[in-house]
Amino acid sequence: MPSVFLHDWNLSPAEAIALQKRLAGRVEREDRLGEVRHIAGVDIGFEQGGAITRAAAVVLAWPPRAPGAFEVVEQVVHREPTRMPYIPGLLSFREVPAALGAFGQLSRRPDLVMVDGQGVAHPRRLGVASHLGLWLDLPAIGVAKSRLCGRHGEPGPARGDWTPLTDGPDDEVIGAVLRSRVGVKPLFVSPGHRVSLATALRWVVGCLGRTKLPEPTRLADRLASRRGQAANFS
DNA sequence: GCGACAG
DNA sequence: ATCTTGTCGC
Repeated sequence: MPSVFLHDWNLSPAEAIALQKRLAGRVEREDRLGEVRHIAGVDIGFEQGGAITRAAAVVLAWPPRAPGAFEVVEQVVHREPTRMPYIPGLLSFREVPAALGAFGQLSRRPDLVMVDGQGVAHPRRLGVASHLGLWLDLPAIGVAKSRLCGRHGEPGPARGDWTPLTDGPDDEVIGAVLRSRVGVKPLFVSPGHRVSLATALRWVVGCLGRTKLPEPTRLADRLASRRGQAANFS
């Protein structure tokens, strides 16, 4: 597993970075969503000490039956040999191939995708959520648990409070630091593809249940890391 | 040269 | 991300 090659392409890190710069120009940050009925959550986990990459995709129906109570329409898991080590800024080359494998197993094409990671809040404005959204040609939102780049203040204490995440000498707004739950470290939300920051925030807040992570990402995260599976024989 | 660094 | 027990809190 040479670290100098990425994804299915034979790319060196320098070439991968050049590719990110080119693809970033195709990322749309203006809203272009149709009617949303199915929202997919995507996340990646690992098995066997990292040798196997495990991608999970969960599809939830919108709107929820009650605030925070979503119906799981479909959920799939795709496993494959891990092809890349983790390199900050190049996460998509490690996770997108597996994520695409999971999407290939879905019987439906979701209307919106939430990814565990950054969207345009990335050094070259092409985080894993943007890369996947671009590849699938679907509206996508990045929901990360920590910061990759950018500056920000402390968001207010109430659920839904947020403060902009900025970067560069011109203080470009690349995302938002969102308080998804009282008393818990905030989330880093950013547009992945075909959505504005305001819309991204709207959907993330709308998908919040009782936990820090929005339901799509929380359920995918749980499935990817194999939690919530041993609880079948009560 | 010295930090920072999604998952 | 993952390795891991108990423990604090609602």
